Amino acid sequence: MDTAAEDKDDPGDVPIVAPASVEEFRLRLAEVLDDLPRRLRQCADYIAANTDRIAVSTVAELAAGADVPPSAVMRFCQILGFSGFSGMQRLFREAYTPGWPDYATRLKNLKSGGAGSPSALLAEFVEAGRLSLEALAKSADEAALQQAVTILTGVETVHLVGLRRAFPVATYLAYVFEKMSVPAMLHDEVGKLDHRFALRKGDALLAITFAPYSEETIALAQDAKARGLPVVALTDRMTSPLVRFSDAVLTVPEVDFGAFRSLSATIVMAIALAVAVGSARGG
Amino acid sequence: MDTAAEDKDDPGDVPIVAPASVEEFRLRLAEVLDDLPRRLRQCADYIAANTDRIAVSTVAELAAGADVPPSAVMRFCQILGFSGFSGMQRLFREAYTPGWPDYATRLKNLKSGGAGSPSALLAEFVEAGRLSLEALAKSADEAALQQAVTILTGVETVHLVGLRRAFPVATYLAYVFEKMSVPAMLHDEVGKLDHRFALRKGDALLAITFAPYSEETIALAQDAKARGLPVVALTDRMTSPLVRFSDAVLTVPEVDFGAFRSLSATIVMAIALAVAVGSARGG
DNA sequence: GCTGAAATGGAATAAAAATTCCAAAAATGC
DNA sequence: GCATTTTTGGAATTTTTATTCCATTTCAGC
Repeated sequence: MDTAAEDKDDPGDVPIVAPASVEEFRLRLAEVLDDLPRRLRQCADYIAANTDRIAVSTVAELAAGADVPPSAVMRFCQILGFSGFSGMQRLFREAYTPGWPDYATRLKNLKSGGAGSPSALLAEFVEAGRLSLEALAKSADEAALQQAVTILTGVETVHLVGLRRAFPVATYLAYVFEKMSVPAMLHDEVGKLDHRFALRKGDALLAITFAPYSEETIALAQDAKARGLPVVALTDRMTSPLVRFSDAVLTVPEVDFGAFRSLSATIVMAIALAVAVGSARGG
Repeated sequence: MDTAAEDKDDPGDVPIVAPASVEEFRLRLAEVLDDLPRRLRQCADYIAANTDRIAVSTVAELAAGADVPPSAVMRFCQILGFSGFSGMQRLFREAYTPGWPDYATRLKNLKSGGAGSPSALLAEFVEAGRLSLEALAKSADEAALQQAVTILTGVETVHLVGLRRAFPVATYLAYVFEKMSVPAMLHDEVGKLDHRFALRKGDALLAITFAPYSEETIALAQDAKARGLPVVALTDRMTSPLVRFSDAVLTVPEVDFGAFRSLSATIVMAIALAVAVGSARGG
């Protein structure tokens, strides 16, 4: 008598666990769809057709779209196993951007807790690199990349500038361009020699810099722009000072940690760009 | 007198109309960016780097991400011309189309640009980089890493050598060591100057080379070894010619794509080593 | 170093949204 | 057609979230 099941509609007390992924959500939806009363059916139909709006809508908006009262939407969410609308929405918001936030915290802890063993440190940087690469894949701007390739393909000499943290990237590009027989010149500031006049009509500049941005790099980009030469920027965000002097901007999301940045994603973007240009030029 | 402009910073009562598209938003952002106080600048940077999360976040979440109080985010929205956060969010919710939620589909999508297209190349290199990092995590030799750290921690100056493909790695190490106040010298062969005598008793050499191995690098390692100085090798396999001259050998499994090597894993190993050494030396 | 202006953080408030609940309306079985 | 159950709509409530306001702090000019 303890289960007290006198209601025939609650046999064995089914737990009803909420879907934990978009895939599970779709399955559960298909499952319940057939035996749903009229208004709930409307919800299901509308939601199925507009799954991607769940993350950015309110109950009221969804309800209006499905032409049902808000409470119907609430009931619908609960039938699917969620505690309410918020629970369902969370699923879709998280599916859109998982991971990132608590990673920054982890690195912070690692730093404050005094650096652990070298291999623990390696594991952290591997993880950071992996995340950076995933983020790069997700956020890469195909159009900008294509434009950068087009620009660099149509010019005589590609001038490369990148200092401090960006210097390894610039040298790497110089190496790859050389291997692919693309005329390239690395502006390395050795001896503080100013090679700005090496940039001639028909050339282009590929400038690389990350926060805190190198003045010399920005100045060179500005100079090139002023003289009407095309500039391609490889930088960390759209707020970079390089943006205003550039004809194509490639941004690379890199997980960083004070002075340390793994550069994994940047290097990958660089080689992709260089090889694309090399191929396009028939190297 | 109706304009009542007695404040010199509000000449003519600029209306400040809210951006009506994501593009306008970016422009306005770039416009105000330069003269923004510290906290608001933080907001701008974080928001610029995470525009895609605006649609699915609350003020509190964004504030936490940018590491500012919620009121700073509110002020930021208003400076951009919106009436508040909700106004700004509306813009991004309307423009919201869930891009490529998971990594696998996004890669597929990048590749669909056709073989040889820039985005397809990027996808390939991202994939190669990720595989390299996974392999690195699995194959890392803890003992060798610990030994390398110990060696480099107990010496005066760390000498770095790496040419051609390895040069970016060497320059990157030079940068990180400098940031951590570890005395380091980069042997760059500029002007074919031979700096071998800069290696003095109490120093160590960190040599980096991959197949086909650079003769100059090997020669320098051999020389150091002959003079009794400790040598740490960062190379691709245990059959590297560097191995016989080294006291600690770090191998990095790098996955090639075509004729090109992305260096992702190598860069990660380098930074882990450098930071471990820097911390151990009390940097 | 002092003074006025700008910027900041956090608590207080307002607004909006989610969620519950219940009375009325359909639907179902007899 | 009547009684019982299910479904429904909307109003009331609670929770969350945005927004404002003001007392401190920080900064800039003198």
